[in-house]
Amino acid sequence: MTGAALNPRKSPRQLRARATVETILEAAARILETAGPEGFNTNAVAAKAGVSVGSLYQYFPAKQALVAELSRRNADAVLQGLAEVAAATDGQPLEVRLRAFVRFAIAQQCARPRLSRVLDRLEEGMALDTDERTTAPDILAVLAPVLAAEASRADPGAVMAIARDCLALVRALIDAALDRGPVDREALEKNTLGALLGYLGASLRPPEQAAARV
Amino acid sequence: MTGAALNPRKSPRQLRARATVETILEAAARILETAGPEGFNTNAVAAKAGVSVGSLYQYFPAKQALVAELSRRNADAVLQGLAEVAAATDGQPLEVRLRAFVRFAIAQQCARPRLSRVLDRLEEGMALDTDERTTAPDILAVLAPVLAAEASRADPGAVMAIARDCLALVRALIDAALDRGPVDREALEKNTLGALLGYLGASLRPPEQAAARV
Amino acid sequence: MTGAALNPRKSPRQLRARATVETILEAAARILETAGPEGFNTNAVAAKAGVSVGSLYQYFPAKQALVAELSRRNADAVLQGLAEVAAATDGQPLEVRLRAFVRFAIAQQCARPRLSRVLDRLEEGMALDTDERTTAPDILAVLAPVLAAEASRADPGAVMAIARDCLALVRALIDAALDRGPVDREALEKNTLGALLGYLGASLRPPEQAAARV
Amino acid sequence: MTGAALNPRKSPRQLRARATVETILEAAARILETAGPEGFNTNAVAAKAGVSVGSLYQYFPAKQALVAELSRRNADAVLQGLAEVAAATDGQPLEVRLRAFVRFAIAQQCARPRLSRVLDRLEEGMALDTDERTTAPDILAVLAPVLAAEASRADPGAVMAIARDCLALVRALIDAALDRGPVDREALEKNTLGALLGYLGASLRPPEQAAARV
DNA sequence: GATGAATGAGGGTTCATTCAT
DNA sequence: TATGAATGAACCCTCATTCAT
Repeated sequence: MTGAALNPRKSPRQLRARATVETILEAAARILETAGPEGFNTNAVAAKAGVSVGSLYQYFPAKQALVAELSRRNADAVLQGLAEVAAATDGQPLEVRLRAFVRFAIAQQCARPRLSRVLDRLEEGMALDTDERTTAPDILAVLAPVLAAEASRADPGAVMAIARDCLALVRALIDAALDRGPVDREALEKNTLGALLGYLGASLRPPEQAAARV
Repeated sequence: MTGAALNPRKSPRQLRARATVETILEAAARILETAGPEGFNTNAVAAKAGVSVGSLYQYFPAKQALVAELSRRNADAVLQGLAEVAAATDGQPLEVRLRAFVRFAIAQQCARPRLSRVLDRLEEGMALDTDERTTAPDILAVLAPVLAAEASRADPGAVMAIARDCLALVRALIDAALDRGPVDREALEKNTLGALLGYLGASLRPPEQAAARV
Repeated sequence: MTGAALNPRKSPRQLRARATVETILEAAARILETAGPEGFNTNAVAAKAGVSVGSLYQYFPAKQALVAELSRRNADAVLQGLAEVAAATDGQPLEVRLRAFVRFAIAQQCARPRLSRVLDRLEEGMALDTDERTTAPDILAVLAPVLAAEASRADPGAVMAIARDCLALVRALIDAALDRGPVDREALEKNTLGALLGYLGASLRPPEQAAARV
Repeated sequence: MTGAALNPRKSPRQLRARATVETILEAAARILETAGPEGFNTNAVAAKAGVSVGSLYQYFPAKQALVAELSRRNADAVLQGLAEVAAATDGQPLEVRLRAFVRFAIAQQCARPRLSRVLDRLEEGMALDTDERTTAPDILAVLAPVLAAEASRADPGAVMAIARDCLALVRALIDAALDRGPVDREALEKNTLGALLGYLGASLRPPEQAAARV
């Protein structure tokens, strides 16, 4: 319903304007990183951006639109990365591909760890509010075929659900690691991959077969 | 810093007072479920509880204290449940114990799914704000020994980290399932257990060994 | 649609609260009188009332609710007055009754001339916005029977329309007089009554008959 | 005080400029019609006119200047029309002339009913703000002699007041009719003329004589 | 002249918290 | 102790106006 209000208000024509938009978004990201969702208010963002509130509202019709745009960009980056990884590992065994995915996800989240975490939280909130899936379906569209190769009998809906679970699982483990401080990427990758394979082994296999032993 | 402010103001001795506290907490839970964190404010809680704001502040020194207490109770319930499960499955193989844990976790989250989700989110927020671990360490204290049996060489800190990851992983998968609508508990249990075992297989084994194949 | 937002938020239970409500309304009236609709903002009203904005919003859910309540009270006073006049002149000829009505209307408008004018304007605006008749139909209900006595063949809808026109006509002439400065009530009454009788003579008579000569 | 600011900034010599001014004014009129005074802002007007805000401010020094110019043009049209009507009915009896006036006023208001209403409201507001008579005195100058013929003993000031009342009365009845929906011009003309004659009968006659019977 | 980006004071509304009764 | 009236800082957003390009 209020979905329209989340889209940017206008595409800046002039270069100056485009720069302003970028400045504002970066300021928004920084505020989210340093002050969290609680300290995230339009005045603070505008101030941090060295811009007036009015300018902010020229390009973003509402505070939420800032978060939405940040999420969108994040999702786009992930999507692009996943697509590249998928292409680069085409034809290789599932485990190799998944490892590449996981490595990419870790790199992605670690780039701006706090921002990723906060965006995750806020996306959840927006999802609860708008009943709108914010995790771009495109991401799942990339993931699904990779998994589907293994899941011969699985129906598309189930594959989607599995892809979603994979994302959630990976995010959760990376976030948990980030919470603990500096990340040992090697170990994180190994463990996350283990969980992923364990999950897939259980969910893609016929029900009667038990999961693999430890 | 504001840690003290999160504790209930006083343990009411009188019965009526105790009842009031319960009423307020239940009202808070219901508001969180129906209106989410955005609609969660002290006036609404007091109104829903059929109590004046003044009374609310008599027992809870700040709004956050409501969330804190709700979380604490949730954690306590989990702790108690886990402890019971641990006792009931004492001596049995890890997979059996973990399966029991997972089943319990699912039952727990499904009891009031939306409340669980929202509390998870808010706890994260509080953690970001206060740098205080809100996931009761006690929970981990129950989980750790179960895992530690397998992890002979692991140092205590590592076991703690693993326990934390397990919790995060399980929560993430359950939440993801809840997001999709009605939950098939059988399947969820199987998949979650798979992920858990996969994760543990990877994290408890020496680094040079690869994770199990799918 | 937003009609609900115009009603007072809650009826004050305590005496102090009732007093606050009155103070706020009187302040609102005074602001409208001295600063006009342009200077009419909630902060100013609260300040003039010696009260915080918060208090204002406890009793009035929106700025418009202040205007609505002022209008309602004004309409109620008019209604009451008209009813009394109608009762007092029961059985007397139309002209006498109308004269009494006009005299009452003049007294009413002159009591707080500027407030009356501004409220008229604002009601118009609200009417345009909400498509809701703000001139209490009750007022017309009092006026209609008086006129209907003369209008044997007129259908009820037509009588309503006539009553409405009468109100508009009277208001317009009084407002115009108020605009010019101090009012000669005698003359105003005479002229307004003349217009009223002229209007009624034309509108209540069959179409083929011409209006009376000057 | 701000009177100077209400005049157009410059009379554009070039044709393109003149066209721009017209476009802007028409856009302003349309916004007033469709969005009312609340939705009337310079950005909207400029956008509707397909012009930049900067251009708008090139020709109109302030938002109010738009309204002022619109009012002025409206007044001019009325003036011109009245003058023509006065000329065309020269020498005829008062009732005939007044009927022609009324018919013209109705046609005028019905042409763009909503615009007329809104302008009336805004003029009132400006009058309240600036203490400046916005109803062009010229209009009254046309009306006055027509009436003065009848009012032998009336002093000029009184005639002015009467003319003003006439305008107010006619406007009020036409507006009231427009409020009710589609207008029956025949009936409206008849009734308005009746009111007008009734008013004049009362105000032009010596005080001791009573108004005409219905 | 024209453009549209930028400004920022202004104003509506909320809600955590206090305190007199 | 309970109540609920009162507080006011905070925050979202608008829009008249300016000015660099």
